[in-house]
Amino acid sequence: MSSTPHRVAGRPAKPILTQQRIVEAAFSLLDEGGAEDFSMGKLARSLGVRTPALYNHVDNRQHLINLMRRDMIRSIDQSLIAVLPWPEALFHFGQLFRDALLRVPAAVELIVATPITEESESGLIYEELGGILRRAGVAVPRILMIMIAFESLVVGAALDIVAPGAHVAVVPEGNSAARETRHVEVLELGGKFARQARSTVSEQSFDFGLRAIIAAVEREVGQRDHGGM
Amino acid sequence: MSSTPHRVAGRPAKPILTQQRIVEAAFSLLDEGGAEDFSMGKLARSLGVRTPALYNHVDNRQHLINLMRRDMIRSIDQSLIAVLPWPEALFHFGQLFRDALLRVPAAVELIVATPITEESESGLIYEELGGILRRAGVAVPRILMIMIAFESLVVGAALDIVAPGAHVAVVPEGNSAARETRHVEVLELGGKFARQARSTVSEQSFDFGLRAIIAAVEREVGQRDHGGM
DNA sequence: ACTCCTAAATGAATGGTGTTAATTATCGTT
DNA sequence: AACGATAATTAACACCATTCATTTAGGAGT
Repeated sequence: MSSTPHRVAGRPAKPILTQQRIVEAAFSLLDEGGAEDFSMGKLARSLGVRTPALYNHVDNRQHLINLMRRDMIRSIDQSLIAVLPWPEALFHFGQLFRDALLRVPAAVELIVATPITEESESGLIYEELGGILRRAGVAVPRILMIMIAFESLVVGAALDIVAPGAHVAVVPEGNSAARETRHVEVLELGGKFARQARSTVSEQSFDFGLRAIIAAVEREVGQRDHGGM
Repeated sequence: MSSTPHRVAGRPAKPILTQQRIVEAAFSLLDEGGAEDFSMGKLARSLGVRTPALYNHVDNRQHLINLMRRDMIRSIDQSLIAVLPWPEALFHFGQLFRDALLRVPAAVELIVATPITEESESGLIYEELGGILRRAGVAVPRILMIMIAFESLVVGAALDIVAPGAHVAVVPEGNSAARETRHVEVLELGGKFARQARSTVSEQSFDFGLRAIIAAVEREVGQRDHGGM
């Protein structure tokens, strides 16, 4: 896109770049070429511009990735959360969070591997989560801990879906011939189910984990409610 | 370490490098300088050797990182897993896994960001784990799903370890409009708590998630046992 | 003991990366 | 109209992973 007709040096008559345009182009580039092919140079090219031009609108690569993270987080629709009962709200929020991450799968790899900075506004997630847990009646000192457990699961699950088994350790997936032979026994266990619909398994396992955490929270507040106070 | 006394070209009299030596030096380098400072060049220097020498023992950077991953996974002691009752085994295993990750935090960052290859041997662990779940009486099609949920949590927790700044920097001064929503109070509390004992929170949240999943599995097999297979 | 293949180091070179500096042209303001 | 800030360019830098050609040593076979 965006031809490169040997534009002359100097400020252009009509503005070419915007921070937002850059962020959007970054998402597109990731979507097309995957995380492997992502670079400032390629990004600039896709915008019909030379690389250093980007640095007028973005501090550096890390900053850019955090801006992508911010966009992702902002894209989470929070309207339903306040009106749902807290267990459903928690489940719903988990789903939305994961879906937001999965909207641009290749971006997840980058985002996850890049240190978080202020402008990512990732605090929004904790505000929302914290609100739900507080509403559930979770003791204040426990809230942060549960939020992190929750987020760990969501992010981990997203990574698992994006690049199944491709990280810390492997759960057999079975589309690679080599892996198939090596993990026969385990695959045997999962059987045709695994081979047939790996992504479905990923989703189900995410739901499983989500419900497990919600149940644990329910037990916790239940105990506390019955116990004292 | 390992002086660089202008060694002359050609095969050395006594062997200098080994794949294992390289892997160990890689861990050290990561431990000292963090993932940011890790490069083949620095690694070579730390071994008193020129960069291309590494490539006689290691295919490339990705291969090396996968060797580190293998070492990390191998360091998990599985001897207790077979003898413990399955819920304890599961919890124990989760702990060991997390500890292995914590032993080399900087390496986790690399490992998570690098696609897996054959030599990681990470499947071995999950064969063990699958066996445990089957012995626990988990329905076969559910085993893979539970293992994936388990891994999601582990991966997510690993990422939490890697990027701990994420949660601390939640509520600075309310200069951003987006931040002044209605849940500030909770975060205020969480923020203080986080700053005070961050690593403890990470560990506790991991345990919480682990127990939540184990409890869910227990409920599942319990139901099945009562309900009648 | 000589020959020859292979293994393991070096040095030089390549193509890529993120980033900075200097230059130029245009916008918006005084 | 002058001028500083803005936003593009080109040029350059340091680094990085990797490859190639060269050099030296070990080991196997005669």
